Amino acid sequence: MAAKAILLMGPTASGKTDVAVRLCKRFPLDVISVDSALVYRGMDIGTAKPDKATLARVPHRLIDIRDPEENYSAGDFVRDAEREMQAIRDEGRVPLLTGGTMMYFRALTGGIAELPSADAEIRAQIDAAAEKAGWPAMHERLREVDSAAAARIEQNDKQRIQRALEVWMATGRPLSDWQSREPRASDARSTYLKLALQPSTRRILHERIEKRLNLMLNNGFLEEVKVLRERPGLTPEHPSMRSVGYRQLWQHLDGAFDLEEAGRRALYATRQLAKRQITWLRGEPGLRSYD
RNA sequence: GGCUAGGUGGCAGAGUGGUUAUGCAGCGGCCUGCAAAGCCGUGGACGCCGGUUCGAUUCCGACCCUAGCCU
Repeated sequence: MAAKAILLMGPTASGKTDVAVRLCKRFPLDVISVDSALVYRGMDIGTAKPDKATLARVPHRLIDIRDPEENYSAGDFVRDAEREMQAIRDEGRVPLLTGGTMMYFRALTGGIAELPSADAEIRAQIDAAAEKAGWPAMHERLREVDSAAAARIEQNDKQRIQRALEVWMATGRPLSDWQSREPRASDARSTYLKLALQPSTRRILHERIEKRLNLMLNNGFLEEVKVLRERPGLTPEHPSMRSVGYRQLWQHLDGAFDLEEAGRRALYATRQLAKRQITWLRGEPGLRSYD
């Protein structure tokens, strides 16, 4: 039975794009990007987005679909990816999903509960309350309305505490209740061919990361961030600007530290990102890994 | 050659006569709508040789090394 889609996962700087391009030359595949940063327009250098020539030859879907001032979520991704996969199959081709955002892969293959989407106003309210009371106190509040969610969320995990409270406030139903419903997409299970690209040693990956970061900096990464920073509507709090490298360069432009230090911090952040990606891959069932 | 200051874990940097500094990095892990995010956990040290002491990273001495000053 033909696979519903091929998934090509891997940590940052593992060479996924090159492999995807080569596969596309040989087989009737169309690429869907699985990357939370590549969705943003104007973020090219620091995200190692495939260049124009490559994209012209091998189109990637779900790249440049959002403005940096907008948000994107795992739920958005699943909806978009399923739509694109269907379109590709309708043309008699096979989808090749490539990227490093492991939660998107997980949401796609494991299904994701039907949930209300984010609400900026409610989030602002929660942030304001947390500012005064502290997140452990917010965690206490969560325990009162959704003990199941509170039990598995750390008391300092502001992002998840906020999400759980947000769902409660927006719907009057606890997050854990929403999530206990059978997630959709369970039909997918056995129809994905899961491949992973991982350098044989951490050291090699670290070298590749460092080399690539230096290349980005020599190719105008700082200029790219300057342009973004000048936009009146964009702040360091936007998810897009919290991306690896962009955050550190923005802080440097704010005068927090010199460029060398920013580069060092961006390097650390990238390594840590890669580590987290690898942790996901270790727990991924049915994965075939290649160097 | 002399004087002064200092030599603490990969790096930065406190401190104490007997009990884990801490931060960064590294490493392990968690992960259902911000995920390139957010969070949890974690090994490792006191320059060298003697001495004092029940006990020294901490006190004393010699030595080595580093920085600055002096001749």
